[in-house]
Amino acid sequence: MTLKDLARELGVSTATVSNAFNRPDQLSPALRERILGEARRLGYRGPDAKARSLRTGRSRIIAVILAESLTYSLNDAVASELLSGVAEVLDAQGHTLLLLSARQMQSELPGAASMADGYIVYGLMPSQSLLETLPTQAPLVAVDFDVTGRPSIHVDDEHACYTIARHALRRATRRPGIINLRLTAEACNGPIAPDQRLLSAEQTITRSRLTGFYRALDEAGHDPAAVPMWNIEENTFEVCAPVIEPILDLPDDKRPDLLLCVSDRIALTALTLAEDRGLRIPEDLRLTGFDGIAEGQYRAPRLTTVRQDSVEKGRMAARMILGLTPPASSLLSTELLIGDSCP
Amino acid sequence: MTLKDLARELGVSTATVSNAFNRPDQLSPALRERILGEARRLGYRGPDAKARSLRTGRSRIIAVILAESLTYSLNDAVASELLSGVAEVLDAQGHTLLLLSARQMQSELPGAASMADGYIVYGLMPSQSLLETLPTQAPLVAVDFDVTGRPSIHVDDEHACYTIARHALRRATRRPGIINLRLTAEACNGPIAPDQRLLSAEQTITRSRLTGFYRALDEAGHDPAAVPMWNIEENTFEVCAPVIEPILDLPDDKRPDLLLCVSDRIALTALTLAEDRGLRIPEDLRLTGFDGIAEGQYRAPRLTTVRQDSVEKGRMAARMILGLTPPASSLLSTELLIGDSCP
DNA sequence: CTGAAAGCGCTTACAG
DNA sequence: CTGAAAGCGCTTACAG
Repeated sequence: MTLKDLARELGVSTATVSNAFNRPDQLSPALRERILGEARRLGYRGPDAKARSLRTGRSRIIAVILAESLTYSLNDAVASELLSGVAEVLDAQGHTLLLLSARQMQSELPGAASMADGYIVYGLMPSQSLLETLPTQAPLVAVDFDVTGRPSIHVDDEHACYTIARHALRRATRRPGIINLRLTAEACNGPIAPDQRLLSAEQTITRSRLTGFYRALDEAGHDPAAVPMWNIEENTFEVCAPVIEPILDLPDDKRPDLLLCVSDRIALTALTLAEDRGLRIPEDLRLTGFDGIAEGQYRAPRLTTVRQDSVEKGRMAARMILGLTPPASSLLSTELLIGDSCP
Repeated sequence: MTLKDLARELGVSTATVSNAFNRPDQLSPALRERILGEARRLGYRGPDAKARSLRTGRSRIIAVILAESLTYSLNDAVASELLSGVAEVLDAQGHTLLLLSARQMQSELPGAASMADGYIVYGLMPSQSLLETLPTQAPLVAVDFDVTGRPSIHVDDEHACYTIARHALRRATRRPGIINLRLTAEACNGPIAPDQRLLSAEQTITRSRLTGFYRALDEAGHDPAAVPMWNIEENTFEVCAPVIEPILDLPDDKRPDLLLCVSDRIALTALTLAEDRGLRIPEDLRLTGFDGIAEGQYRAPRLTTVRQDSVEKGRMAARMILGLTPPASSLLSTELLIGDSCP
């Protein structure tokens, strides 16, 4: 049953039926009621979305492209919050959310991806070729990295990390250490060698976080270049644990007494592993995170961290993509949460 | 730039260009190469997905309809795992995932939802009217509830809960209690009164879980009808906590010494709150969960629970929707994980 | 307020 | 192996 069938059935033109569904002001309320009533009676569920999208050029679909695999992103609290924010705005505007992973679109867009009316790209900077496969006219917003000529949404990573490190360094600290995430140009899950090449601040947010840590360390009289650093490839317990275990297993006089972690996931993994080993938190080891996820706050000891509002990031991106807000890069502020892991 | 433009440019018919992209066997490799090369050169990115979907009737989009809000589902470990499994299969088949919430489609399908080639409906049974708005010819798979005439995917909830309760009741238990989820017909966040109406096993999986608990309780010499029960409306810390706090705050001789919880989230909330109160686990209170989420296993004390493979549930649903597997209801088995919360 | 007609960009039998 | 043509189901200026 198509719109045309319905029009024939009712003895009106297809334009009138279309207007009944899309432009109530274009026909009399009485006629509109008759058309809608008859449609219901005959089981016509309204204009076909595929045909409508071809005709109007708009699909009412917004795609979110996640840098990581969907499996990772869906299980990551921060990415999930971002998606919540996006979904909230899209729902309210009658749009729907298509989920894509940059991992699966190395060469070409899968099936329906090119149908989207706009793209929100989240996480690490994807390859240039991926960005080129996207329709050029479609709006695009980058979240947590930059694409030249396109608006991007960030939190104040550097300032946040400066603030939390300064807080941590108020207490006497002998051996600070930094655990990074996706910071090195080449894959590296373990200690970062001094000569290792790092991604730029445009490519990864953790570079700015490191800059913030360095500024606070420098001010506190530590030589940043002498502070040991580790890198983690994926923000999960399984990938974090093998990097963190050897750190915690160092002898008492070598083990860091402060670990500045660029994510809550890293800090929580360190916390769990430290507890397993009977280390006292914060006496033997102080830990800071980043993100402010629930899991770090609804536990004892509570995590000292920086809260970023990922839901709001998602909302902003969605509003921009839908044109509710003019496209413009913006920087959200964060909030220091002082918990028990680093009082 | 359209397929037609490209055909004109090359001096071939549109059919040939279409075949170059879709049916390599229908033209000579040389011509195909020329067409694809020229397309790249001229910036033609391949056939338009909207037009193709209208023409072929298939969009290569599969919709997952989540009973709960997207915000909740995206932050729930179990739902996220299911989505991972779905996404994994869809990706491999060149399909994409559209995310919908039953909450937002009470009356009508939003924008592009009707475009999907198939529907995976997850969680609580949605209203009949919602199911009626879906295209009748499109395949549909229900996960964790039943829709008459459609295949459904379940885990062996009853057997799993019988098993874990039997394990727990091996130790002397004076005052068992059960904390349920979305079990009552009317909203209820607190104690369940004896006369309260419960949802049926077709509507909510927790009814089958309760049946399993009851069987083990009965076998262990407890009168199930005398076991106190609570219901929780949403599987989050914030909603669980106000129900659990009063339970833990009961005097020592009234407080349950075993809490059978129908989800890990509930059990973990109880665990955290019990730790806050200085209760010893498992000496003062034993706790069991359901799901086997990472958060319950990567902590001390480790949660005693039943692991269900939600990723596999998602994969099965996706395979069925894509026709890789014949549509048939199935029941996945679970695994008892004995942790420290109820040794 | 209503209707006839063009056309969105493709794919696919079908004829050659 | 290639091409001319129909048509997927709509929406939208435009004419009346």
